Amino acid sequence: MPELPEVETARRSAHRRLVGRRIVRVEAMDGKMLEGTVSDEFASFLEGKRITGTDRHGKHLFLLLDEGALRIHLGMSGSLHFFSEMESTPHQRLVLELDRGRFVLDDPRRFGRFQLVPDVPTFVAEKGLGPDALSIGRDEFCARVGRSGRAIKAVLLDQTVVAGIGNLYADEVLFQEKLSPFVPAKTISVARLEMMRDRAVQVLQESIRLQTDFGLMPVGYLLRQREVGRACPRGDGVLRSSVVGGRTSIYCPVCQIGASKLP
DNA sequence: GAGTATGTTATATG
DNA sequence: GCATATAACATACT
Repeated sequence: MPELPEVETARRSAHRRLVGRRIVRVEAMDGKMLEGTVSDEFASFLEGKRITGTDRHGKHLFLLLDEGALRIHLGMSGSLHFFSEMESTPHQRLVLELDRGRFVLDDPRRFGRFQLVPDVPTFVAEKGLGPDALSIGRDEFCARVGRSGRAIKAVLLDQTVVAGIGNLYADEVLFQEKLSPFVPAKTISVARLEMMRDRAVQVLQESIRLQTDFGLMPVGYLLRQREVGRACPRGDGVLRSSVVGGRTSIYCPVCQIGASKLP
């Protein structure tokens, strides 16, 4: 369950449960999900470290340690769990035994990743991530997004342009802005790009507030009923889908401008 | 069995 | 070399 709001929600519970805890024992049971080091080095580095804080950039979550940080990406199906007893989950990929309780990264599809990094800015720079979607200013958003000739949907998904927006929230922002996902980004006016940035921040923050429960989203949100064939939440048309930037986009061909006259 | 899925990245193509 | 598109990754579910 991982776009920016889901990761931020996970970070907040991690913060509550993990800050101040000491890591006693580490089990990294999936070598493919571990990046940067081998399992033995990974475990021995972590054991004995204390978790001093948490952070997030885009879809990346960080557990800050008294030395270095543990980066976690949830992929498509990753989730975090905090246990006090002998409980477990069906697809545990990383387990941190703590001085009190234990922390589990569960991920059936194994697209998630974890890695030791020196600190957040170093990782963000090395990875080439764009500014976090909740922190980016209007001017920078317009400059970065408006530069590309690609379809706006593909640009919003590009983590090196802006970090944190995924397929579902990109669709939501474009829907609320009544803009076709196919429109080349550089053809969008600065005024509309500014509105889009404000909308993105608003949608992401609202989702965080509702703990990413789509059922609780305000009436008129696409996320409540993002499904081909259903009525447009504005009642203007029927939702359809098309592949843009390699991902399925769901949109209303009637009210999202330009959508109907493109492939 | 076929198709699809909240993501990223290696590889192919222009 | 650069920008962009597609395939591949691994698993669950309809």
